[in-house]
Amino acid sequence: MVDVRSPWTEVAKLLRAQRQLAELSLRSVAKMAHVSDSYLSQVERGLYEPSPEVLKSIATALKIPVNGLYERLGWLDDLPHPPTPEPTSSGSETSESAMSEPPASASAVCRVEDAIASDPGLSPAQKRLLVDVYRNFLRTA
Amino acid sequence: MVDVRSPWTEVAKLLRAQRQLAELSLRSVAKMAHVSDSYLSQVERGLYEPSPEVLKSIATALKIPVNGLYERLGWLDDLPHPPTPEPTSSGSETSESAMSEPPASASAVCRVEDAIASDPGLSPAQKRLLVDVYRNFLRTA
DNA sequence: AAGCAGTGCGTGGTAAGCTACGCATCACAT
DNA sequence: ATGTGATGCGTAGCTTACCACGCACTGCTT
Repeated sequence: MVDVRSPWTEVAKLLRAQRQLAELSLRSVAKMAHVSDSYLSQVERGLYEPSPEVLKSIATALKIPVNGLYERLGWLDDLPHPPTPEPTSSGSETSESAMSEPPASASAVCRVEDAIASDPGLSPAQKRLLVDVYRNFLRTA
Repeated sequence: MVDVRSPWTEVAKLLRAQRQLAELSLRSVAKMAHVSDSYLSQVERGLYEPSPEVLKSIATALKIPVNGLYERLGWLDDLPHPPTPEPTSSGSETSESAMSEPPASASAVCRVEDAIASDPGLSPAQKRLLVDVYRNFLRTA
């Protein structure tokens, strides 16, 4: 049960309004969002605050962006434009297509740990931690 | 239960890495984020997927933006954001098409990232995470 | 040696997310 | 009337998020 005056109640009303505006039934939206209809009913009445996955599913079914809902719920951090002019904007998405398959022959020469150790931009603590994470990955592979 | 190879396990490792990087104890971060230490321990080991409120608290305590975590968890929708209206279209620099790092230790950057990319013992997801942590280190240096 | 402060981790329990099933009502048919 | 289908809602119950408490271990002091 959520606080009566929580920002969630507004989002709940917004969801119901959007659904009725699209002239969709509870059950149809519930099916699209892969949730039960009773749960969606309670969600739209503000009885429960759904998880992000469910909220995204519902929003997608209603064809409305979730980011506005997140913002309304205070789930996003308010870093509009931190003085980091990084083109990475929000998060990281630049890495995409490349890096998949280099030839296996030259790979053995390039030791990850050596590269980390010889990097001048990393502090000793950072190097140690990176190597730890790296070894952990190899162990769980 | 979360999917065994869910993106959450990566986020969990990233959280632990960030905490150890800041040389903070489990309990201190837990107190900052207003969660119990045992829960934070389980969260960092990927046993539980915290709610957005908790995740935001933890991220705030670690001084990292949550939006990247949300994106990694697939909680955000992939639409042109309304709150990012600035296309910076006719801008002069930003070097959108090329790399983000013109100067400084660019050579070392390539070495570590190349070594990670060419490592045969890492999964693509692990490579992405390692590179992400690495870049984060460089940014906070 | 015995303390003690700090670390991370395991456990039992409570509350909340979420579903399966069913009820009551309103349409429009038979 | 009686049936059939759709609507929204209530409830029991399972699963999960989350906490209070305590344990084992390490390092430091006396």
